[in-house]
Amino acid sequence: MTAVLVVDDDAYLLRALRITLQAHGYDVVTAVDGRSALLAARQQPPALVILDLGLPDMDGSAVIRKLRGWSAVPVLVLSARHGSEDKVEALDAGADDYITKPFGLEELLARLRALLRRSAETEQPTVITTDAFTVDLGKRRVLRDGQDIRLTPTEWKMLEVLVRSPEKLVTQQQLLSEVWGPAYAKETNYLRVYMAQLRRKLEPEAATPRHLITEAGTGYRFLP
Amino acid sequence: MTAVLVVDDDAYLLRALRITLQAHGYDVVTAVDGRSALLAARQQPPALVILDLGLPDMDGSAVIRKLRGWSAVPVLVLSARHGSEDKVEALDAGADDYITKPFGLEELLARLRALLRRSAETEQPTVITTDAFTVDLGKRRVLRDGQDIRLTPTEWKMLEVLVRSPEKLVTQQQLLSEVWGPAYAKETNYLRVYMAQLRRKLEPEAATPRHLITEAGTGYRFLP
DNA sequence: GGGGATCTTGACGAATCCTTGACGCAGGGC
DNA sequence: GCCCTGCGTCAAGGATTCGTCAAGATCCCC
Repeated sequence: MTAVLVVDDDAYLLRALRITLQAHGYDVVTAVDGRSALLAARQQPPALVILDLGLPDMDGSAVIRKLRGWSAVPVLVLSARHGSEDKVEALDAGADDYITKPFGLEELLARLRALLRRSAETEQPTVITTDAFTVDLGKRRVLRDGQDIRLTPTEWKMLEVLVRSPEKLVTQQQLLSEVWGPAYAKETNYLRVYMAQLRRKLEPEAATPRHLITEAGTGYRFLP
Repeated sequence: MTAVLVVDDDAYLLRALRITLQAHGYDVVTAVDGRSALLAARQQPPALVILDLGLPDMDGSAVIRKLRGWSAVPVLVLSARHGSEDKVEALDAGADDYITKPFGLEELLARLRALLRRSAETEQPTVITTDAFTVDLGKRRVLRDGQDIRLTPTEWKMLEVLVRSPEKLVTQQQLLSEVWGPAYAKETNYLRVYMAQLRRKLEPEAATPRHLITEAGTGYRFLP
């Protein structure tokens, strides 16, 4: 899911943006000042940043310049000022777009789509490798002996959940609710069927799995 | 030198923009209506397009959509209207930024710099070759056995999206929203129709595609 | 206004995927 | 030793999704 970092010291606006963005399918992380914004951007790199220039602790353009020191994430600036000097400064500091308050949410969403459309081409892949197969989360692809393995949507989702937290035990309920939805928390036989398919496709010896381990009674675990 | 295509029917504004832009080191090409703008963009591909929405001969969003049929050049829209519907429509048609008249020249220049900065990062190898055909993204051409293959704008756009990220699975929603716009995210039958056409034109055996692969239930994938 | 290219729309078998039930096996408690 | 529970396996059916075709609508250039 697309993660958006919203930085604003106005709690009301922050809340409105969170609700609107989430309703349109974005993951929302919020920050109320420049320092926590930079920290959040580093810890959970978002796909886009919405930044209010009027922050309590530091100048908005300074935030952009710091961010640009190590990230190329698109930045959409909000500001109450109409002055052109502010716009010029923010844009030249590295912002990608600039909206003046008050603004329409539809316009914000449209500008956000335009920015994401542009940056969609420049994202880097996450690759997990084992001695038997390779999972490319960015390309949604699995390789085994150089051949690409064809997975059904359900097989892929299940593998993705496991692979995203290596060595960690994923309970049956977590798997079921992430792949099939919270309503399917008792259909553990689905897990057995699809785990068998994954093993047949990925494990060298499906009978003695070394990467897709079952923890009897609780869930499954992925070992690289 | 960086070439900018300025499209506006206001002779005075056109003149002012030409002088300002040239003073800042840009090459300026002008057009006064949609038709000549599209023609000029084709004959002398600019690095950026500044487009006034209020053109005498056609709707501004229609110009953008046509342009997007074969070009990814950044588009900066000028408009006298403040309504958010116009902005949303233009941005979703493929525009990258939107300024409302009257605007400050400094702001225009700053936004222009921001757009050019972005597009400079996105430059990538523009010729992709497979053992069956060759795609030249820069020249918007497809060759097969030395022959020029004729693609419709929609076919081209779809092929371009797939080819720009080789081996990557492109979701049906991604394809639909990039080719037809975010509002068409459910018209998956369009994909089937156009994918069939692309395969007929590009694949040696359209019945057993080797480069344009379908991932049932999720999307499509291009393999070189 | 006319003709050609392009885009939409609907319908149909074919291919793929998901669900479901049955069966065997292993381990643990009694 | 016996029963019970949880897991792996298999295959069939039913439900989706896909490829294909063709006809109508629309756009565009002359």
